[in-house]
Amino acid sequence: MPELPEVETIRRQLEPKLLGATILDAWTFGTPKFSDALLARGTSVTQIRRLGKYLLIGLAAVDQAEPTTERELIVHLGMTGRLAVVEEGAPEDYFHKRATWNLSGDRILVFDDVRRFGRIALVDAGDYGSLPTLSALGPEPFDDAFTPEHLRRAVNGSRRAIKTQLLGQRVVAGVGNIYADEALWLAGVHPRSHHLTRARAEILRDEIRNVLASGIDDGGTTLRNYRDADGGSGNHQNKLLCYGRAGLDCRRCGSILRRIVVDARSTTYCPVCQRR
DNA sequence: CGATTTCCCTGGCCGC
DNA sequence: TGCGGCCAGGGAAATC
Repeated sequence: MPELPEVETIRRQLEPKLLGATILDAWTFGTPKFSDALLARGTSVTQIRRLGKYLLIGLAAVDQAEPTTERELIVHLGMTGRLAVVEEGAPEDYFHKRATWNLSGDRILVFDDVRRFGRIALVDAGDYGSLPTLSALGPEPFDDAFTPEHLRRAVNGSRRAIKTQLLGQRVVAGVGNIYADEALWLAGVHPRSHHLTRARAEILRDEIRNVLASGIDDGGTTLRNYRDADGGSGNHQNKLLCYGRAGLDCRRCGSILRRIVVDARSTTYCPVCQRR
């Protein structure tokens, strides 16, 4: 379940390996969700950045004198997606490959995704019309645009539960189920709340930033499938305070954490610390 | 037209 | 041991 910290961890690991590499050839598993991978043939990588949970790999045609990013290879990892650069001929460690790109230097970029919730798209740079969530993506959590007032207006202006809003990617980019539960617990906000005071909005904004920054520092959260681009595990699973702890004691007040379903997502919260 | 529901996927786990 | 049932859940399509 790669969320912003997991995707950012992978981005940082891939960046030095991919920058300047030429994509000589490509292969995909035969479904339309991944077939765009083939369109990256004959390009070189000019940049690799992240927006929310999306990785955007800038590509330039290799025959250009001055490489300028003109297309973007977009990869979303879905639930179980993994990306890694491996040496050609190295022992095979990936059992659910959905796309591979042969790189200069006898290396291969592998996209592996057991459950196929991931997605690959190749677009003209900046043209995200075929990806509605990316098109409408909210501010990056660490950007100045992600203000308490922005958060408060979005939440108070809708009847949807605040957790649903956080997962929707339009209010803020990159938050998924794990970090949403953590941030709401840290801020003392009920996941079904749909109202924030100014003061509470500031606390929640800060806690969203705190928990995502902590997740990045820890190299992500590995619960089931997540692995970084070197095949390693994250460390944040050892620091979770709320997510997945239903039935256990609240670290703050000792009450028993409860599990409910919000927006078809399993949700853990403290009935005492997080009042409506 | 915005909000809500359904569907896509497979591995791991549980109970019988 | 085998197997049915269930759960994990982000995003896009379908439907309300």
